[in-house]
Amino acid sequence: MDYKLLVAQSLHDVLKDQLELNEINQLLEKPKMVEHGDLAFPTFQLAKLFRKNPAQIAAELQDQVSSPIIEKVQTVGPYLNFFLKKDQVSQLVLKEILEQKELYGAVNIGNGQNVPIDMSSPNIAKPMSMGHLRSTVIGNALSNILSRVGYNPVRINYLGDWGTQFGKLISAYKKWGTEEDVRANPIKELLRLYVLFHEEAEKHPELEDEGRAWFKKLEDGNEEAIALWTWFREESLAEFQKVYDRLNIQFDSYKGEAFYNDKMDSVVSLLDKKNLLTLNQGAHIVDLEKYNLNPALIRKSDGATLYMTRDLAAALYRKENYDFSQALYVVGQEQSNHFKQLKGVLSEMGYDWAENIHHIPFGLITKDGKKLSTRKGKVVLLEEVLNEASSLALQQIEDKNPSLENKEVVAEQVGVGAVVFHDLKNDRLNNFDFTIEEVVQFEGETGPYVQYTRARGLSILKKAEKESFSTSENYSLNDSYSWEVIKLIQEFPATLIRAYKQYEPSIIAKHSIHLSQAFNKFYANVRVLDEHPEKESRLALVYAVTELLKQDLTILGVETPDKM
RNA sequence: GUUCUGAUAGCUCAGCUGGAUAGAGCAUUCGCCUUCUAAGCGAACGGUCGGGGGUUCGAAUCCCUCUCAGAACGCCA
Repeated sequence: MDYKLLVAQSLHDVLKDQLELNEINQLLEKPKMVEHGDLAFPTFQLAKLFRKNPAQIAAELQDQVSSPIIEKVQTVGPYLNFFLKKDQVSQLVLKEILEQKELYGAVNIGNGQNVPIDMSSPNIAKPMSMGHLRSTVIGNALSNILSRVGYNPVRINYLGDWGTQFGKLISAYKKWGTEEDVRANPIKELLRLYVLFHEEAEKHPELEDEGRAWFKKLEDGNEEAIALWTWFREESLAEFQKVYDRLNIQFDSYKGEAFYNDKMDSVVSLLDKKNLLTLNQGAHIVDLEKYNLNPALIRKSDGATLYMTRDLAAALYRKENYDFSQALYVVGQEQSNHFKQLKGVLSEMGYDWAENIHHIPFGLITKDGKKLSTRKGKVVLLEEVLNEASSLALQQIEDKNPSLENKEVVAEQVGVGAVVFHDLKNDRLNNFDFTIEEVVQFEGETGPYVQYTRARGLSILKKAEKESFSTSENYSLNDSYSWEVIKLIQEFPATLIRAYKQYEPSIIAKHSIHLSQAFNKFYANVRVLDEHPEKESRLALVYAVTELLKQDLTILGVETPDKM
């Protein structure tokens, strides 16, 4: 049920010689003010075609347009304002969502094609930070959006488990670490060693060479190096899993950078065969001047490979294995240059699918206005943030609803939900400065607000003992409070497609807030459980809202407690 | 220096393809629980949409330019 299209259709019946249907549909807009109706059609474009005064055109069209869902057409100057029949439209909208339930809005534009999504990708031996949260939750939300528009998302956790940093870590461990300390508190101790290394390297730059040498040994298969690396990796993965469990996120692949170690030589020789490599100051590079980019470093002067080399190998592997129609990389915007280079090199290699690789950048999280840096030990630990959020939510429950069952479970859902929602509600690219007070909010435009709205709706349904609604029955509503809700339900399918096209989860988050706001106004002004001719229809509306809020939150990866 | 982001209310941000009087949330002040969960609803306060040009019937939105902020710019990832 797309009422905009129906109105466009009725306009097209009158204007078919002048404008295409989709042109009319594009011109139709949602007026900002209620007194301007539900849809508005500006006639300025027609004024050019007809060489007439737009207001006159509007006045002439007013009487010619008709449709079963149009209540009345008003002209205000050059605008044609449409007021729709609330009962008719609400009946159609409710019928559709009651029938389709959690599939409401789902379409098939992806034909089941694979879309690998490079997401989360924390670094081994380092704690997960707020920055990893962004990649994780954005990637997860995009996966959910993609599957609802018919694609098959493949969530890939491209673990940062390889690189010079491990040489440094091994070097630091051998100098200052003990097995005991690492066993006792793996991530914390490994982080301490890593930070210490960088502090010492400031004073003794020769340490950098030592770190690089250890990495070279690791790459060459040195037994001691591999044993230490394997151990660090296992300890780290176990820690990460705790966080993923709390976020309720699963991955389809954990193939990290190390997985590509044995695929490096073939990438390098492939580049060489295509005559793309040049030797520059002892390093092998691919020149990208024609793309107005700096050269891509493929092999360092000591022979070791780099991030770019591994990403090339990974891209080739993913194309080979998933035959993707598009591949996404949910990585911070500070790496956009890297992805431009990656696409550039793939294009140079003659792969036209390079254009199907999309970097999905997101903004930087700072603390006290400064960039976070693991190397300097300046991090915001994700686990601590989630703990804090969860315990604040528990306090809130003790305060507001002390008799609630499963308090700890709900507190976790609400607290973690607040953090996740906060990360998704604004434009991906916005930077933000981290403060716990801002991230863990329960009032206003927040995750808990949406969760709470749904819980109140469910509570009504429970009191009415309504669990299901007959799809053969006709439910219709006429008041202005439910009308605002109906319009937002009707908008959801188009909203989902917009979120997909822009790879933008915040569009879904905004829909959930707007729907909650409209529903809470309805809730405050319309007594659902009172005896009334429209009682059943009101209950159907409540049900539809709880279903749709659940879908919104589920897409975002926010849990939906039934009571809170 | 070059390139990329961004600049809208005291703060955090919306504003879909240019359209009618620029909207939320937070904060502040006030009002609403004997009635479906007050994590809610309502009201008040709050803006020369960074500056200047241009395109257009019409610009927060498109183009140019300047200012300011953040980021990236070969052997880290």
